[in-house]
Amino acid sequence: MATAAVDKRRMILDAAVRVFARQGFHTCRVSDIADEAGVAYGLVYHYFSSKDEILDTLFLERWALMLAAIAEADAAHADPRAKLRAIASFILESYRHDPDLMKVIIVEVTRAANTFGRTHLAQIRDAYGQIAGIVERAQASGAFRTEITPEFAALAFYGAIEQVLTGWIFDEHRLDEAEVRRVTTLIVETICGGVGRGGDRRTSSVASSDSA
Amino acid sequence: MATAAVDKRRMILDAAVRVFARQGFHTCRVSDIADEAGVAYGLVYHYFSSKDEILDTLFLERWALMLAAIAEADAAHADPRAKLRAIASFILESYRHDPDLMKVIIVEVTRAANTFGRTHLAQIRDAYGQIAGIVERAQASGAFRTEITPEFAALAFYGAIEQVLTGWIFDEHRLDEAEVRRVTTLIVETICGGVGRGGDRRTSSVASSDSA
DNA sequence: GTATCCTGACTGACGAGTCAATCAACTGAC
DNA sequence: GTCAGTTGATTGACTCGTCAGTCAGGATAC
Repeated sequence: MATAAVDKRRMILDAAVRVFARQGFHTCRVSDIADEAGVAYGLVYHYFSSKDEILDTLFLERWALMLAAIAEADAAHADPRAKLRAIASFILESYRHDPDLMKVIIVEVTRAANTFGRTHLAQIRDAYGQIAGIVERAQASGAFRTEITPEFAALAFYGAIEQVLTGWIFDEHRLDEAEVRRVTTLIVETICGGVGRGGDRRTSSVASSDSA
Repeated sequence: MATAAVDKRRMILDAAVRVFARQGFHTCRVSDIADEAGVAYGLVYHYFSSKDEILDTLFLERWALMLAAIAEADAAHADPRAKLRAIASFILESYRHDPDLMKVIIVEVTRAANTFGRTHLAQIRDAYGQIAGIVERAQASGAFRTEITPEFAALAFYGAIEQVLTGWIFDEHRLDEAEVRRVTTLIVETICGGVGRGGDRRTSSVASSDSA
Protein backbone atom coordinates (compact mmCIF):
# COMPACT_ATOMS: atom_id res chain seq x y z
CA MET A 1 0.00 0.00 0.00
CA ALA A 2 2.66 2.48 -1.04
CA THR A 3 1.68 6.08 -1.82
CA ALA A 4 2.39 5.52 -5.50
CA ALA A 5 -0.10 2.66 -5.56
CA VAL A 6 -2.88 4.81 -4.15
CA ASP A 7 -2.03 7.50 -6.67
CA LYS A 8 -2.36 5.19 -9.65
CA ARG A 9 -5.82 4.11 -8.52
CA ARG A 10 -6.81 7.75 -8.15
CA MET A 11 -5.27 8.59 -11.52
CA ILE A 12 -7.38 5.90 -13.16
CA LEU A 13 -10.54 7.20 -11.50
CA ASP A 14 -9.80 10.79 -12.50
CA ALA A 15 -8.97 9.75 -16.04
CA ALA A 16 -12.21 7.75 -16.18
CA VAL A 17 -14.20 10.87 -15.24
CA ARG A 18 -12.70 12.79 -18.14
CA VAL A 19 -13.16 9.93 -20.61
CA PHE A 20 -16.73 9.13 -19.51
CA ALA A 21 -17.61 12.82 -19.73
CA ARG A 22 -16.07 13.16 -23.18
CA GLN A 23 -17.16 9.92 -24.84
CA GLY A 24 -19.83 8.45 -22.62
CA PHE A 25 -19.58 5.27 -20.59
CA HIS A 26 -20.81 2.84 -23.22
CA THR A 27 -18.96 4.44 -26.11
CA CYS A 28 -15.52 4.57 -24.56
CA ARG A 29 -13.05 1.72 -24.31
CA VAL A 30 -11.18 0.64 -21.22
CA SER A 31 -8.01 1.30 -23.19
CA ASP A 32 -9.10 4.94 -23.53
CA ILE A 33 -9.16 5.21 -19.74
CA ALA A 34 -5.76 3.56 -19.44
CA ASP A 35 -4.30 5.87 -22.09
CA GLU A 36 -5.82 8.97 -20.47
CA ALA A 37 -4.37 7.89 -17.12
CA GLY A 38 -0.98 7.19 -18.70
CA VAL A 39 -1.10 3.65 -17.39
CA ALA A 40 -0.96 0.17 -18.89
CA TYR A 41 -4.21 -1.46 -19.90
CA GLY A 42 -3.88 -4.33 -17.47
CA LEU A 43 -3.39 -2.07 -14.47
CA VAL A 44 -6.99 -0.94 -14.70
CA TYR A 45 -7.96 -4.53 -13.94
CA HIS A 46 -5.52 -4.68 -11.08
CA TYR A 47 -7.47 -2.00 -9.26
CA PHE A 48 -10.97 -2.59 -10.60
CA SER A 49 -12.69 -5.82 -11.46
CA SER A 50 -14.62 -4.37 -14.38
CA LYS A 51 -15.42 -1.24 -16.33
CA ASP A 52 -18.71 -1.02 -14.44
CA GLU A 53 -16.93 -1.00 -11.10
CA ILE A 54 -15.10 2.17 -12.06
CA LEU A 55 -18.36 4.00 -12.66
CA ASP A 56 -19.81 2.45 -9.50
CA THR A 57 -16.91 3.76 -7.46
CA LEU A 58 -17.17 7.27 -8.89
CA PHE A 59 -20.87 7.42 -8.14
CA LEU A 60 -20.66 6.02 -4.63
CA GLU A 61 -17.80 8.34 -3.69
CA ARG A 62 -19.72 11.37 -4.85
CA TRP A 63 -23.14 10.40 -3.58
CA ALA A 64 -21.81 9.80 -0.08
CA LEU A 65 -20.68 13.44 -0.05
CA MET A 66 -24.08 14.46 -1.34
CA LEU A 67 -25.96 12.64 1.43
CA ALA A 68 -23.59 14.08 4.01
CA ALA A 69 -24.14 17.58 2.65
CA ILE A 70 -27.91 17.20 2.88
CA ALA A 71 -27.69 15.96 6.47
CA GLU A 72 -25.39 18.82 7.34
CA ALA A 73 -27.63 21.40 5.67
CA ASP A 74 -30.51 20.05 7.71
CA ALA A 75 -28.57 20.22 10.94
CA ALA A 76 -26.86 23.57 10.40
CA HIS A 77 -29.91 25.72 9.75
CA ALA A 78 -33.23 26.30 11.46
CA ASP A 79 -35.00 28.01 8.55
CA PRO A 80 -36.15 25.43 5.94
CA ARG A 81 -35.45 27.91 3.16
CA ALA A 82 -31.84 28.15 4.34
CA LYS A 83 -31.62 24.35 4.36
CA LEU A 84 -32.76 24.10 0.76
CA ARG A 85 -30.45 26.93 -0.16
CA ALA A 86 -27.49 25.06 1.35
CA ILE A 87 -28.35 21.91 -0.57
CA ALA A 88 -28.80 23.70 -3.89
CA SER A 89 -25.59 25.58 -3.26
CA PHE A 90 -23.69 22.36 -2.56
CA ILE A 91 -24.82 20.76 -5.80
CA LEU A 92 -24.06 23.84 -7.89
CA GLU A 93 -20.65 24.17 -6.24
CA SER A 94 -19.98 20.51 -7.02
CA TYR A 95 -20.66 21.30 -10.65
CA ARG A 96 -18.49 24.38 -10.53
CA HIS A 97 -15.53 22.44 -9.13
CA ASP A 98 -15.85 19.34 -11.26
CA PRO A 99 -18.30 19.67 -14.14
CA ASP A 100 -17.05 16.44 -15.74
CA LEU A 101 -17.80 14.40 -12.65
CA MET A 102 -21.28 15.87 -12.30
CA LYS A 103 -21.91 15.21 -15.95
CA VAL A 104 -21.00 11.57 -15.49
CA ILE A 105 -23.11 11.24 -12.34
CA ILE A 106 -26.17 12.81 -13.95
CA VAL A 107 -25.94 11.47 -17.49
CA GLU A 108 -24.53 8.00 -16.89
CA VAL A 109 -25.87 7.07 -13.45
CA THR A 110 -28.88 9.09 -12.28
CA ARG A 111 -30.69 8.68 -15.55
CA ALA A 112 -29.40 5.20 -16.23
CA ALA A 113 -30.18 3.46 -12.93
CA ASN A 114 -32.20 1.26 -15.25
CA THR A 115 -29.51 -1.05 -16.54
CA PHE A 116 -27.26 -0.29 -13.60
CA GLY A 117 -27.45 -1.75 -10.11
CA ARG A 118 -30.56 -1.18 -8.07
CA THR A 119 -28.22 -0.19 -5.26
CA HIS A 120 -27.76 3.21 -6.82
CA LEU A 121 -31.48 3.72 -7.08
CA ALA A 122 -31.79 3.24 -3.32
CA GLN A 123 -29.00 5.75 -2.70
CA ILE A 124 -30.62 8.29 -4.99
CA ARG A 125 -33.98 7.85 -3.33
CA ASP A 126 -32.37 8.22 0.04
CA ALA A 127 -31.43 11.78 -0.99
CA TYR A 128 -34.99 12.56 -2.09
CA GLY A 129 -36.24 11.12 1.18
CA GLN A 130 -34.02 13.38 3.23
CA ILE A 131 -35.13 16.44 1.31
CA ALA A 132 -38.75 15.38 1.71
CA GLY A 133 -38.11 15.11 5.44
CA ILE A 134 -36.93 18.71 5.54
CA VAL A 135 -40.09 19.84 3.76
CA GLU A 136 -42.27 17.72 5.99
CA ARG A 137 -40.86 19.25 9.14
CA ALA A 138 -41.19 22.72 7.62
CA GLN A 139 -44.87 21.98 7.05
CA ALA A 140 -45.32 20.71 10.59
CA SER A 141 -43.78 23.88 11.98
CA GLY A 142 -46.04 25.99 9.79
CA ALA A 143 -43.26 27.45 7.64
CA PHE A 144 -44.41 25.66 4.48
CA ARG A 145 -47.95 25.12 3.30
CA THR A 146 -49.31 21.58 3.32
CA GLU A 147 -51.09 21.44 -0.04
CA ILE A 148 -48.00 20.04 -1.72
CA THR A 149 -46.78 16.67 -0.50
CA PRO A 150 -43.21 16.63 0.85
CA GLU A 151 -42.20 13.87 -1.58
CA PHE A 152 -43.42 15.91 -4.49
CA ALA A 153 -41.72 19.07 -3.30
CA ALA A 154 -38.45 17.12 -3.02
CA LEU A 155 -38.77 15.83 -6.59
CA ALA A 156 -39.55 19.27 -7.95
CA PHE A 157 -36.64 20.81 -6.07
CA TYR A 158 -34.10 18.22 -7.14
CA GLY A 159 -35.58 18.05 -10.64
CA ALA A 160 -35.21 21.78 -11.15
CA ILE A 161 -31.56 21.65 -10.13
CA GLU A 162 -30.79 18.64 -12.29
CA GLN A 163 -32.49 20.22 -15.28
CA VAL A 164 -30.41 23.35 -14.94
CA LEU A 165 -27.25 21.26 -14.73
CA THR A 166 -28.33 19.15 -17.70
CA GLY A 167 -28.72 22.31 -19.73
CA TRP A 168 -25.20 23.41 -18.83
CA ILE A 169 -23.62 20.00 -19.26
CA PHE A 170 -24.05 19.77 -23.01
CA ASP A 171 -22.51 23.09 -23.87
CA GLU A 172 -19.87 22.88 -21.16
CA HIS A 173 -21.00 26.01 -19.39
CA ARG A 174 -18.62 27.09 -16.61
CA LEU A 175 -19.75 29.13 -13.63
CA ASP A 176 -18.19 31.58 -11.24
CA GLU A 177 -19.11 31.98 -7.59
CA ALA A 178 -21.44 34.87 -8.31
CA GLU A 179 -23.46 32.79 -10.74
CA VAL A 180 -23.68 29.95 -8.24
CA ARG A 181 -25.20 32.38 -5.74
CA ARG A 182 -27.54 33.87 -8.32
CA VAL A 183 -28.84 30.52 -9.51
CA THR A 184 -29.12 29.15 -5.98
CA THR A 185 -31.38 32.06 -5.14
CA LEU A 186 -33.39 31.50 -8.28
CA ILE A 187 -33.95 27.81 -7.49
CA VAL A 188 -34.97 28.36 -3.90
CA GLU A 189 -37.15 31.31 -4.84
CA THR A 190 -38.89 29.31 -7.56
CA ILE A 191 -39.58 26.26 -5.43
CA CYS A 192 -40.52 28.13 -2.28
CA GLY A 193 -42.15 31.21 -3.72
CA GLY A 194 -43.45 29.97 -7.08
CA VAL A 195 -43.61 31.87 -10.34
CA GLY A 196 -47.17 33.13 -9.91
CA ARG A 197 -48.19 36.40 -8.30
CA GLY A 198 -49.02 36.44 -4.61
CA GLY A 199 -52.71 37.08 -5.27
CA ASP A 200 -52.71 34.22 -7.73
CA ARG A 201 -52.42 31.55 -5.04
CA ARG A 202 -55.10 28.93 -5.39
CA THR A 203 -54.63 27.17 -2.14
CA SER A 204 -58.25 26.11 -1.78
CA SER A 205 -58.74 25.06 -5.40
CA VAL A 206 -56.24 22.23 -5.13
CA ALA A 207 -58.67 19.89 -3.42
CA SER A 208 -61.63 20.85 -5.60
CA SER A 209 -59.89 20.26 -8.93
CA ASP A 210 -58.58 16.94 -7.68
CA SER A 211 -61.51 14.58 -7.95
CA ALA A 212 -61.42 10.82 -7.26
CA MET B 1 -45.52 1.22 -50.14
CA ALA B 2 -48.17 -1.43 -49.51
CA THR B 3 -50.12 -1.41 -46.26
CA ALA B 4 -48.29 -4.49 -45.05
CA ALA B 5 -44.99 -2.72 -45.61
CA VAL B 6 -46.01 0.24 -43.51
CA ASP B 7 -47.18 -2.17 -40.85
CA LYS B 8 -43.85 -3.98 -40.68
CA ARG B 9 -42.01 -0.71 -40.27
CA ARG B 10 -44.40 0.24 -37.48
CA MET B 11 -44.04 -3.20 -35.92
CA ILE B 12 -40.28 -2.79 -35.83
CA LEU B 13 -40.57 0.63 -34.20
CA ASP B 14 -43.06 -0.61 -31.62
CA ALA B 15 -40.92 -3.63 -30.87
CA ALA B 16 -37.87 -1.38 -30.52
CA VAL B 17 -39.69 0.68 -27.89
CA ARG B 18 -40.36 -2.42 -25.81
CA VAL B 19 -36.84 -3.77 -26.22
CA PHE B 20 -35.13 -0.42 -25.52
CA ALA B 21 -37.32 0.05 -22.44
CA ARG B 22 -36.59 -3.45 -21.17
CA GLN B 23 -32.88 -3.78 -21.92
CA GLY B 24 -31.65 -0.31 -22.75
CA PHE B 25 -30.42 0.91 -26.12
CA HIS B 26 -26.77 0.01 -25.72
CA THR B 27 -27.39 -3.33 -24.06
CA CYS B 28 -29.86 -4.74 -26.55
CA ARG B 29 -29.07 -6.35 -29.89
CA VAL B 30 -30.67 -5.57 -33.20
CA SER B 31 -31.67 -9.23 -33.33
CA ASP B 32 -33.66 -8.68 -30.12
CA ILE B 33 -35.68 -6.03 -31.90
CA ALA B 34 -36.24 -8.26 -34.94
CA ASP B 35 -37.30 -11.17 -32.70
CA GLU B 36 -39.66 -8.97 -30.68
CA ALA B 37 -41.21 -7.69 -33.90
CA GLY B 38 -41.51 -11.23 -35.27
CA VAL B 39 -39.52 -10.22 -38.32
CA ALA B 40 -36.30 -11.34 -39.98
CA TYR B 41 -33.10 -9.67 -38.89
CA GLY B 42 -32.34 -8.23 -42.30
CA LEU B 43 -35.70 -6.50 -42.58
CA VAL B 44 -34.72 -4.08 -39.87
CA TYR B 45 -32.00 -2.85 -42.23
CA HIS B 46 -34.47 -2.64 -45.07
CA TYR B 47 -36.38 0.05 -43.21
CA PHE B 48 -33.64 1.64 -41.14
CA SER B 49 -30.05 2.32 -42.02
CA SER B 50 -28.76 1.70 -38.50
CA LYS B 51 -29.70 0.90 -34.94
CA ASP B 52 -29.27 4.59 -34.12
CA GLU B 53 -31.78 5.61 -36.76
CA ILE B 54 -34.47 3.60 -35.02
CA LEU B 55 -33.98 5.54 -31.80
CA ASP B 56 -33.77 8.77 -33.80
CA THR B 57 -37.09 8.06 -35.46
CA LEU B 58 -38.81 7.24 -32.18
CA PHE B 59 -37.59 10.44 -30.58
CA LEU B 60 -38.43 12.70 -33.51
CA GLU B 61 -41.91 11.24 -33.91
CA ARG B 62 -42.68 11.79 -30.26
CA TRP B 63 -41.04 15.16 -29.88
CA ALA B 64 -42.97 16.59 -32.85
CA LEU B 65 -46.17 15.73 -30.96
CA MET B 66 -44.73 17.33 -27.86
CA LEU B 67 -43.94 20.60 -29.63
CA ALA B 68 -47.37 20.61 -31.24
CA ALA B 69 -49.00 20.05 -27.85
CA ILE B 70 -47.13 22.98 -26.33
CA ALA B 71 -48.12 25.26 -29.21
CA GLU B 72 -51.71 24.13 -28.90
CA ALA B 73 -51.76 24.60 -25.14
CA ASP B 74 -50.48 28.12 -25.69
CA ALA B 75 -53.12 28.89 -28.31
CA ALA B 76 -56.09 27.24 -26.62
CA HIS B 77 -55.96 29.01 -23.27
CA ALA B 78 -55.72 32.59 -22.11
CA ASP B 79 -54.71 31.89 -18.51
CA PRO B 80 -51.00 31.01 -18.27
CA ARG B 81 -51.72 28.59 -15.46
CA ALA B 82 -54.14 26.73 -17.75
CA LYS B 83 -51.46 26.62 -20.43
CA LEU B 84 -48.95 25.02 -18.10
CA ARG B 85 -51.60 22.66 -16.85
CA ALA B 86 -52.34 21.54 -20.42
CA ILE B 87 -48.65 20.89 -21.09
CA ALA B 88 -48.10 18.95 -17.87
CA SER B 89 -51.25 17.00 -18.55
CA PHE B 90 -50.10 16.12 -22.06
CA ILE B 91 -46.77 14.78 -20.85
CA LEU B 92 -48.33 12.76 -18.04
CA GLU B 93 -50.95 11.39 -20.41
CA SER B 94 -48.18 10.40 -22.80
CA TYR B 95 -46.63 8.42 -19.99
CA ARG B 96 -49.94 6.87 -19.07
CA HIS B 97 -50.58 5.71 -22.63
CA ASP B 98 -47.08 4.52 -23.43
CA PRO B 99 -44.75 4.37 -20.43
CA ASP B 100 -42.18 2.37 -22.40
CA LEU B 101 -41.87 5.05 -25.04
CA MET B 102 -41.51 7.81 -22.48
CA LYS B 103 -38.92 5.76 -20.66
CA VAL B 104 -36.90 5.42 -23.85
CA ILE B 105 -37.20 9.12 -24.66
CA ILE B 106 -36.14 10.22 -21.21
CA VAL B 107 -33.51 7.63 -20.39
CA GLU B 108 -31.94 6.87 -23.76
CA VAL B 109 -32.18 10.13 -25.65
CA THR B 110 -31.38 12.64 -22.92
CA ARG B 111 -28.51 10.40 -22.04
CA ALA B 112 -27.33 10.03 -25.62
CA ALA B 113 -27.70 13.72 -26.51
CA ASN B 114 -24.05 13.61 -25.60
CA THR B 115 -22.80 11.29 -28.31
CA PHE B 116 -25.97 11.58 -30.36
CA GLY B 117 -26.75 14.26 -32.89
CA ARG B 118 -27.00 17.83 -31.77
CA THR B 119 -30.30 17.91 -33.64
CA HIS B 120 -32.05 16.39 -30.68
CA LEU B 121 -30.57 18.93 -28.34
CA ALA B 122 -31.97 21.72 -30.50
CA GLN B 123 -35.41 20.08 -30.52
CA ILE B 124 -35.38 19.70 -26.76
CA ARG B 125 -34.36 23.30 -26.28
CA ASP B 126 -37.07 24.39 -28.63
CA ALA B 127 -39.58 22.99 -26.15
CA TYR B 128 -37.99 24.84 -23.24
CA GLY B 129 -38.02 28.00 -25.34
CA GLN B 130 -41.72 27.72 -26.04
CA ILE B 131 -42.51 27.21 -22.37
CA ALA B 132 -40.28 30.15 -21.48
CA GLY B 133 -42.26 32.20 -23.99
CA ILE B 134 -45.48 31.37 -22.19
CA VAL B 135 -43.99 32.48 -18.89
CA GLU B 136 -42.56 35.62 -20.43
CA ARG B 137 -45.93 36.71 -21.79
CA ALA B 138 -47.56 35.89 -18.46
CA GLN B 139 -45.07 38.21 -16.81
CA ALA B 140 -45.70 40.96 -19.36
CA SER B 141 -49.43 40.73 -18.72
CA GLY B 142 -48.84 40.89 -14.98
CA ALA B 143 -50.10 37.38 -14.24
CA PHE B 144 -46.68 36.08 -13.17
CA ARG B 145 -44.09 37.90 -11.12
CA THR B 146 -40.88 38.94 -12.84
CA GLU B 147 -38.28 37.97 -10.24
CA ILE B 148 -37.80 34.56 -11.84
CA THR B 149 -36.48 34.52 -15.38
CA PRO B 150 -38.75 32.82 -17.94
CA GLU B 151 -35.95 30.47 -19.02
CA PHE B 152 -35.42 29.38 -15.46
CA ALA B 153 -39.13 28.89 -14.83
CA ALA B 154 -39.31 26.70 -17.94
CA LEU B 155 -36.42 24.52 -16.73
CA ALA B 156 -37.92 24.14 -13.28
CA PHE B 157 -41.32 23.27 -14.71
CA TYR B 158 -40.02 20.69 -17.16
CA GLY B 159 -37.46 19.40 -14.67
CA ALA B 160 -40.12 18.75 -12.05
CA ILE B 161 -42.18 16.76 -14.53
CA GLU B 162 -39.24 14.75 -15.80
CA GLN B 163 -38.11 13.96 -12.28
CA VAL B 164 -41.55 12.62 -11.39
CA LEU B 165 -41.55 10.47 -14.52
CA THR B 166 -38.01 9.27 -13.83
CA GLY B 167 -39.14 8.14 -10.41
CA TRP B 168 -42.01 6.16 -11.91
CA ILE B 169 -40.02 4.74 -14.78
CA PHE B 170 -37.76 2.56 -12.68
CA ASP B 171 -40.48 0.78 -10.79
CA GLU B 172 -42.86 0.69 -13.70
CA HIS B 173 -45.55 2.68 -11.96
CA ARG B 174 -48.81 2.79 -13.92
CA LEU B 175 -51.29 5.63 -13.55
CA ASP B 176 -55.01 6.08 -13.96
CA GLU B 177 -56.72 9.24 -15.17
CA ALA B 178 -57.42 10.43 -11.66
CA GLU B 179 -53.76 10.29 -10.74
CA VAL B 180 -52.81 12.16 -13.89
CA ARG B 181 -55.16 14.94 -12.83
CA ARG B 182 -53.93 14.91 -9.24
CA VAL B 183 -50.24 15.09 -10.23
CA THR B 184 -50.90 17.70 -12.91
CA THR B 185 -52.44 19.90 -10.25
CA LEU B 186 -49.53 19.26 -7.93
CA ILE B 187 -46.98 20.25 -10.57
CA VAL B 188 -48.73 23.43 -11.61
CA GLU B 189 -49.43 24.35 -8.02
CA THR B 190 -45.80 23.82 -7.02
CA ILE B 191 -44.32 25.80 -9.89
CA CYS B 192 -46.85 28.61 -9.84
CA GLY B 193 -47.65 28.80 -6.14
CA GLY B 194 -44.45 27.48 -4.54
CA VAL B 195 -44.12 25.37 -1.43
CA GLY B 196 -43.66 28.26 0.98
CA ARG B 197 -46.42 30.05 2.85
CA GLY B 198 -47.95 33.14 1.29
CA GLY B 199 -46.43 35.40 3.93
CA ASP B 200 -43.07 33.78 3.33
CA ARG B 201 -42.61 35.46 -0.06
CA ARG B 202 -39.28 37.23 -0.27
CA THR B 203 -39.82 39.14 -3.44
CA SER B 204 -37.62 42.05 -2.49
CA SER B 205 -34.81 39.97 -1.02
CA VAL B 206 -33.99 38.34 -4.33
CA ALA B 207 -32.06 41.30 -5.64
CA SER B 208 -30.32 42.01 -2.35
CA SER B 209 -29.00 38.47 -1.82
CA ASP B 210 -27.82 38.36 -5.39
CA SER B 211 -24.60 40.34 -5.44
CA ALA B 212 -22.35 40.81 -8.50
C1' DG C 1 -41.01 -9.04 -65.57
C1' DT C 2 -39.53 -6.03 -62.41
C1' DA C 3 -39.72 -3.67 -58.20
C1' DT C 4 -40.16 -4.08 -53.61
C1' DC C 5 -40.53 -6.93 -49.61
C1' DC C 6 -38.41 -10.26 -46.91
C1' DT C 7 -35.10 -13.91 -45.16
C1' DG C 8 -31.22 -15.43 -42.18
C1' DA C 9 -26.54 -17.17 -42.59
C1' DC C 10 -22.31 -14.94 -42.73
C1' DT C 11 -18.35 -11.68 -41.83
C1' DG C 12 -15.37 -8.51 -40.00
C1' DA C 13 -14.40 -5.46 -36.48
C1' DC C 14 -14.22 -4.44 -32.06
C1' DG C 15 -13.40 -4.47 -27.23
C1' DA C 16 -13.76 -6.51 -22.36
C1' DG C 17 -11.25 -9.21 -19.73
C1' DT C 18 -7.00 -12.62 -19.13
C1' DC C 19 -2.46 -13.89 -18.30
C1' DA C 20 2.35 -14.75 -18.36
C1' DA C 21 6.14 -12.13 -17.75
C1' DT C 22 8.93 -8.13 -15.84
C1' DC C 23 10.00 -4.87 -12.36
C1' DA C 24 10.52 -2.62 -7.75
C1' DA C 25 10.46 -2.64 -2.94
C1' DC C 26 11.03 -4.86 1.09
C1' DT C 27 12.46 -8.90 4.37
C1' DG C 28 15.38 -11.50 6.92
C1' DA C 29 19.39 -14.74 6.94
C1' DC C 30 24.26 -15.11 6.97
C1' DG D 1 26.01 -5.13 3.09
C1' DT D 2 24.37 -8.35 0.03
C1' DC D 3 21.75 -11.89 -1.75
C1' DA D 4 17.73 -15.36 -2.36
C1' DG D 5 12.90 -15.08 -1.48
C1' DT D 6 8.48 -12.90 -1.38
C1' DT D 7 4.88 -9.84 -2.31
C1' DG D 8 2.55 -6.56 -4.95
C1' DA D 9 2.67 -3.22 -8.93
C1' DT D 10 2.90 -2.94 -13.77
C1' DT D 11 2.99 -4.18 -18.60
C1' DG D 12 0.67 -5.11 -23.18
C1' DA D 13 -0.08 -8.86 -26.44
C1' DC D 14 -3.54 -12.11 -26.90
C1' DT D 15 -8.14 -14.52 -26.64
C1' DC D 16 -12.65 -15.14 -27.38
C1' DG D 17 -17.36 -13.95 -27.47
C1' DT D 18 -20.38 -10.67 -29.35
C1' DC D 19 -22.96 -8.07 -32.60
C1' DA D 20 -23.76 -4.35 -36.24
C1' DG D 21 -24.20 -4.45 -40.71
C1' DT D 22 -23.97 -7.14 -45.50
C1' DC D 23 -25.49 -9.86 -49.13
C1' DA D 24 -27.20 -13.22 -52.19
C1' DG D 25 -31.13 -15.04 -53.10
C1' DG D 26 -36.26 -16.26 -52.56
C1' DA D 27 -41.20 -14.64 -52.22
C1' DT D 28 -44.91 -11.60 -53.50
C1' DA D 29 -47.39 -8.01 -55.61
C1' DC D 30 -48.89 -5.51 -59.70
